[in-house]
Amino acid sequence: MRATIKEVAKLAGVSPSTVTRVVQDKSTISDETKQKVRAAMKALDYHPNLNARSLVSQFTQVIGLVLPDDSDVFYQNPFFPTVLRGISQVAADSDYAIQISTGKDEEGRLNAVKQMIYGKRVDGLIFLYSKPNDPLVQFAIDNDFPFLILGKAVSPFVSLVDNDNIQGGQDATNYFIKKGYKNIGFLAGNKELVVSQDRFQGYKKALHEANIPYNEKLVKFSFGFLLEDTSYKSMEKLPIENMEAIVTSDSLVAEGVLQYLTEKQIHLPVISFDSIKPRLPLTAYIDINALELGKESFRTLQQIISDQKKNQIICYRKLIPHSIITH
Amino acid sequence: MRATIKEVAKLAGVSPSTVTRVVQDKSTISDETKQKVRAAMKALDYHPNLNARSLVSQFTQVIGLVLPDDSDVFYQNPFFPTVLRGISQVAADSDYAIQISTGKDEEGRLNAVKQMIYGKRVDGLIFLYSKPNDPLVQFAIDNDFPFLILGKAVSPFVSLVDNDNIQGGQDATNYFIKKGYKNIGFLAGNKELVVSQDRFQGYKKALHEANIPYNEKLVKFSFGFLLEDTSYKSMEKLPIENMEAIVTSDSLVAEGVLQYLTEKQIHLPVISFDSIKPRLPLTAYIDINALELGKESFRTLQQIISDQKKNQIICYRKLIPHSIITH
DNA sequence: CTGAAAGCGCTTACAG
DNA sequence: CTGAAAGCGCTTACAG
Repeated sequence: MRATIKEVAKLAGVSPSTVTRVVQDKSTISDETKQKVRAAMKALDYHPNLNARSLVSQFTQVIGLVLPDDSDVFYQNPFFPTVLRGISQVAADSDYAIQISTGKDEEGRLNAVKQMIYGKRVDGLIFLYSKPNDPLVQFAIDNDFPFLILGKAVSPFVSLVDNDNIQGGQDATNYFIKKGYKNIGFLAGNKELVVSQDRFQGYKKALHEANIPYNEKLVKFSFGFLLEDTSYKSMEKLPIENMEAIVTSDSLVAEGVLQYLTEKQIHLPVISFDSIKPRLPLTAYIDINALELGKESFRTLQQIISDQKKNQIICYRKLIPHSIITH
Repeated sequence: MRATIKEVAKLAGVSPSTVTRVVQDKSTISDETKQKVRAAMKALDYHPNLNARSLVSQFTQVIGLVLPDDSDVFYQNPFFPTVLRGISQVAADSDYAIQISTGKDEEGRLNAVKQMIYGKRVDGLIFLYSKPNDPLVQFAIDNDFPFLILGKAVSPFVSLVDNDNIQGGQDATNYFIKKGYKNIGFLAGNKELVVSQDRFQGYKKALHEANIPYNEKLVKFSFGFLLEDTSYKSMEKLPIENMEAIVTSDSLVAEGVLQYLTEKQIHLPVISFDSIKPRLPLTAYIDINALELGKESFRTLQQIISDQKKNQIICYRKLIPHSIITH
């Protein structure tokens, strides 16, 4: 059996409360006592029972990650593991553990979240997806439970960490404008998605600031399960002969675009967005910096948790800068 | 504040221990009492504090997932999310939560695992990677902590759930043999990896059983960070003009192979292995069934955990069948 | 600078 | 079929 705090106290000749204070490294304990206690902890290979600690201290040093439905394409996306790495790196530095929750359907996922919150298993939640009127987010709100959304959030009263997608669209477009191009196409995924809209807005902003007239014939939105295929087909409707470059809003779209260009033997510079180095011969891409997104979301959640202890409610809205990578 | 078991007991007019028994649905409690207690739980929106429960009952209903180093290519691989989905589906059915642990280096990961085991945060561990003399696995062994390895394990005294890679290699090769081909190439990744070796062994076995002489000129192993590129180069050394089909051991290798074939305008059937439908025009592929791998590994870990309660030690070695998918 | 006491919210024998 | 008591292993005021 594992040694308990009592046995350490006994061996060190102090009370259990003193051992706790040494573990917490309180400054009120004399160095002499600290040394004695630490020696005893070492001798007995003492490690605190975290369940006991959580029970009394009301915090767990665990955060929960809420993933989307099992069916979500999210899992095929390198964004997920990269963000996970970012979160876990910073979490490890703060001695936080990570619990994850996913499920086949919304009901199962809601139950998992309830279990975490009701069961007092986690101190806060990060949602790795976002959708309007999500009952899981609503549940956290109703219970005054600390959380944030990593990504585009719908409600304006919710904390979030996200990319600056407008700026991203602008930067991508400016990359071509600076080369002197004027006829720049824009191909995106689902027009309903905030991310598509934001990047599109950035595209228009860049054109506007450069006094290049906006030409809607150069713009297409695609959607569907096989985004590569629909994007490929969108290409056929564009006046390619008049175009000098293409901005695409994500790698799946870029895949369709590049396939079309390769087949038709057309050379046209293409820029896209991704969270890892894309396996595509792009002219350049906007690295959305998923690692930093993960790191910052953990730090922000920590902030929210400690705010709550002080009965403060602050809504954080942080935008993570991206980088442009050229080859 | 959340209602406690005492308040439920009071409202229902029973003792706290009776409430516990109702929660556990013990058959010794009368239906009448059960109904009273359940009504009280509902009225007070009672949910047990899981930390208190774990403290006394010595189990947590949480399992830990040990991931490889942050730097591991593993994260770029669809295997990881798929296995995670499989594990979490079955875990949810058994009311288990999942804690994950990763880190930049081995030391950080070892600390995370120590925290889980010493802190009594999890009931068992699944390792999602495998390597010789892993100190984390050794730590679990030294502490008699229930665990299993998902994948090829090195030591023979360790429980594992894995693919039958020999059978897989054999099935892939037989797919072509049945079509009447005799000159079948085999291209794999790193020869040091058990998975490459096993699939290679299956390949040879299939040839042998069909009385087709083994020709080492048709076999190449590649390795390195950019497996597509090395595989591409391997193709140049093969006597392609004499070949009728190629078995590749993974999708990255297949990518290099297919690129070569496309560029040289050579038509040659290619089969590969993957955990999701590959984004490549393969003739067929062996679906390694990562979802089932995840599910079975959770079930097996549960078995190991309950074995330990009975002081049994059983070493499980389960091989999950794959499927062959043709287009 | 340190200790004794009380308590966090459960569950588990024990007893009837 | 049910309750009273003890205890899981910590931490937190309180007191000195």
